[in-house]
Amino acid sequence: MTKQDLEADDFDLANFLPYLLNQAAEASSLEFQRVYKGRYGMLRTEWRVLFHLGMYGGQTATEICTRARMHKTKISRAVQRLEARRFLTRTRDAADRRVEHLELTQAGRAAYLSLRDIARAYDDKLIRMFSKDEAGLLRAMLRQLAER
Amino acid sequence: MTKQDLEADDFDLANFLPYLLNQAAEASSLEFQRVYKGRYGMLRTEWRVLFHLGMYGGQTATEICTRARMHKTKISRAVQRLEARRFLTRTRDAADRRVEHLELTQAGRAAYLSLRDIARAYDDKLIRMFSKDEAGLLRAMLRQLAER
DNA sequence: TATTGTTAGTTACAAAATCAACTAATAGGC
DNA sequence: GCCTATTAGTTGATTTTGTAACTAACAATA
Repeated sequence: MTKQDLEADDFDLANFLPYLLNQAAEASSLEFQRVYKGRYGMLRTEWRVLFHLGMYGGQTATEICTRARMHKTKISRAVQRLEARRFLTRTRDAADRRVEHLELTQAGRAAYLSLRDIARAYDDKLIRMFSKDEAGLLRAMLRQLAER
Repeated sequence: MTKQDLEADDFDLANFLPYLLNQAAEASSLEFQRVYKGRYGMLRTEWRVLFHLGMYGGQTATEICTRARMHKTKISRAVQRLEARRFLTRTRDAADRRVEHLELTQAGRAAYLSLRDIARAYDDKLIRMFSKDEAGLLRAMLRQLAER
């Protein structure tokens, strides 16, 4: 064993934060993904856009871009698909004609509300693994990590 | 506002655990990804296989599959690319000729050691955002979420 | 020793993500 | 007004992933 090997005894892949975060994220996304994929044939990008519009009201692609930290091409394509399913409408801004205002239709809002209820139930189920204090701390720490 | 809307006041996308986990995972992967992508032209699947071989010694694709919770096609392709770069060798098992034993070459081991040091430093940097207790709790909770 | 089932790993094709280049509109000098 | 830079959003080419079907080897049973 070399010197460098010995110095490494404190490193453990199973504890490496980015790895651990990915594992947890992937595992926790799967069950919820089955719902929106199975029931609405949606992709992850699409439910994100749907939720952003449902939660924060009508906005432009760029605003979603910033809030959701998603690349604009992802959003562009998600919007196209959501529009094709008549889940949202686009309206050109009169003052700045580059900008489009996105808004959920009745159907889009119904899909959002239904998925939101499922999301809330699923979140409850996950969070029940921890105490209230732990859960609060977990969310705070994740927010901190996400916002770096 | 409908009844259903009002009932929803306690739901917040920004606190939805799967979403939050994904945001944190993505953010924390980025900086580290730049290293293995920039320096070795590796994909995430490749560094995972590299690390599993580096940490836990020679093993078969199926063993990595189980430990890393990666699909076997991902592993198959990652192994092909790592082999092409002479980072690992494959040896057919004499007793069961379906099985291949994977092992890092000198070059593979060198790459692993170098990346591992960077990973450790990066993990330290991230974890310094929290107290020791918080950090331990965070890892424990993430492990629990990942193992469901 | 056939027959059927299972396992290790690969390959082919379709779906999705990424990256760069693009159009159209606006804004800021000059 | 005219030139250049910037911004909103889209499109196309390439890369990567996901799904299913596949080959080869083994195991169990009759």
